[in-house]
Amino acid sequence: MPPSQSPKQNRMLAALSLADYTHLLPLLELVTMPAGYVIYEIGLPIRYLYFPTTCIVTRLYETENGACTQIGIIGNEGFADISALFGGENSHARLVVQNTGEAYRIKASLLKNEFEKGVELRHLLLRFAHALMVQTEQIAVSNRYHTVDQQLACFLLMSLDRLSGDELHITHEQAGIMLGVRRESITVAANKLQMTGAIHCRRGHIAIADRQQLEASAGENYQIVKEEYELLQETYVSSATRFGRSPEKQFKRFFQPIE
Amino acid sequence: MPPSQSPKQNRMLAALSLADYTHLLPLLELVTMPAGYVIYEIGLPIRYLYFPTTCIVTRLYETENGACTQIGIIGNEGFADISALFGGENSHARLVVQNTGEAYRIKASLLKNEFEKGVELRHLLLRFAHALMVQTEQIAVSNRYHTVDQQLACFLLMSLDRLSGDELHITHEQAGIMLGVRRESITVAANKLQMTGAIHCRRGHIAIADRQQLEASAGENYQIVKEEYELLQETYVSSATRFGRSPEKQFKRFFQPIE
DNA sequence: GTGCCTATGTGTGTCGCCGTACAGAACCAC
DNA sequence: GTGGTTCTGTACGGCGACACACATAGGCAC
Repeated sequence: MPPSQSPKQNRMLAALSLADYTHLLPLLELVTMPAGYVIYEIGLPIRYLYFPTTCIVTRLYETENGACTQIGIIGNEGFADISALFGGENSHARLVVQNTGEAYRIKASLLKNEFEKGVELRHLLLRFAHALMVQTEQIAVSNRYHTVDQQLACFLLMSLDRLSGDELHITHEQAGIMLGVRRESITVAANKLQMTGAIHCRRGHIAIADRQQLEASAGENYQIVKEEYELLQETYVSSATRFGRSPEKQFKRFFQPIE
Repeated sequence: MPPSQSPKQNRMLAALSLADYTHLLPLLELVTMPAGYVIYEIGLPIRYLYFPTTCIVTRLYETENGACTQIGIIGNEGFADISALFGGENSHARLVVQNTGEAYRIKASLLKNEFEKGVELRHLLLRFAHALMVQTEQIAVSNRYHTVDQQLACFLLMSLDRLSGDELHITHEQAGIMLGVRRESITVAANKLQMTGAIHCRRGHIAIADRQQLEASAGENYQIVKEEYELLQETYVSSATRFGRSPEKQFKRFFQPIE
């Protein structure tokens, strides 16, 4: 359904001024992102940057012995990956598509150019970078103090905030890779959450049954990240209004706002 | 000794072009940073940004129940704190002086202004932000997979890379707060490291005895962060040379290069 | 329906760190 | 030197997660 396909499904692009948006539009290319697709590998050059619309991208770090852990998650509120604009040519992390969907991509060199010149675009990109940093920091804290139960709850909430619907297509095995724990630990944690009525599991699927309960299980960690993303959202809205567009039209039409 | 006091003891400031540096110079103010001094508190506004010369600043996150963990460390290779340039007015982390020393500070609004206008300064600041992100990500990985021994080794190396001399003035208690573990765990870990001959402990002091051994104890984590900071260093050097200054004069005169 | 593959559930022993408690040792002020 | 304070060393029970092993069950292909 072509009319529903628009770069404005990405909230950052939607927040751009009309001038910047129309300038960027011809440079964007719609791509399908199948789950499991590795968009950047550690040490390899970053050629394209991706603005997710309906997919979710996970930032993973892999240790020498092959163990993984998630260091961030990116949906239609941002883009992958900020490190291309800050630093070197090569990615220092592995970025994997967590949920099948679509994204608009742009050549890294082109966006880098726009980043240098466009004040407005730069503000949005940096504001997003900040939210991403907070997310990574919270993951660091979580890895130290929180139980697998709490981390799983947090992961589910963060993932589902970036998707329509309230069911996640993921196996315990895959969730284990994301959180850097064993499959069995996920099984046990998921059952605990299911006991409280927070979620409901099917083979290969995890669905939210009681969001409030799940948020309670996730603890403060999720709240902090969520607040940071709500601030980001406000920046997008104020950016859009500042440039004379109607935010409610923009958001109501294209997006499921977070929560 | 006034001649040794110079903003150029901060490597980022030293990497600026003469024009930018002389422009920034009158805005900078030398301040003494006593260990333990909290430069930003969570939720409070950021008024000044700090360019350390001889002190070390730690980025800490504190959970609801008062538990802490380090999410970054900043020495004379950068400044505190990047979040002021990216995001809101308030700090989302607590920044504490880990080692007594000096720093040059500048009003946040002034540097923000320079950040918008100055291409060169912006490049350096963003390059540093990238290195800091990598550091935070590595801490996240470390918190998941590494033992206290490894984390302590990594912490000592990162701290001493940012100081002259090879002894750190810190108690086990303080190190425990940084790593988010008990004091007793530090004691045990420090003794293990001492057994291998990597370090030597005195009451309130920890000294490197065998750097190579200590690096081996720290594992891949430290190597990755170190490589990232070496890239940052290269950026500084090439930035300085590009603007017609002699890097060796600059660095040999004022700094102890990393390692 | 049958068979097969994959996903999930459960159990046991081990390990690292925590919480708590307490003893000894280093250093400072006097 | 003496006393007091702070720092360091050691011990023990408990818990969460790991590694490994194996049983069961859901869903797809035929």
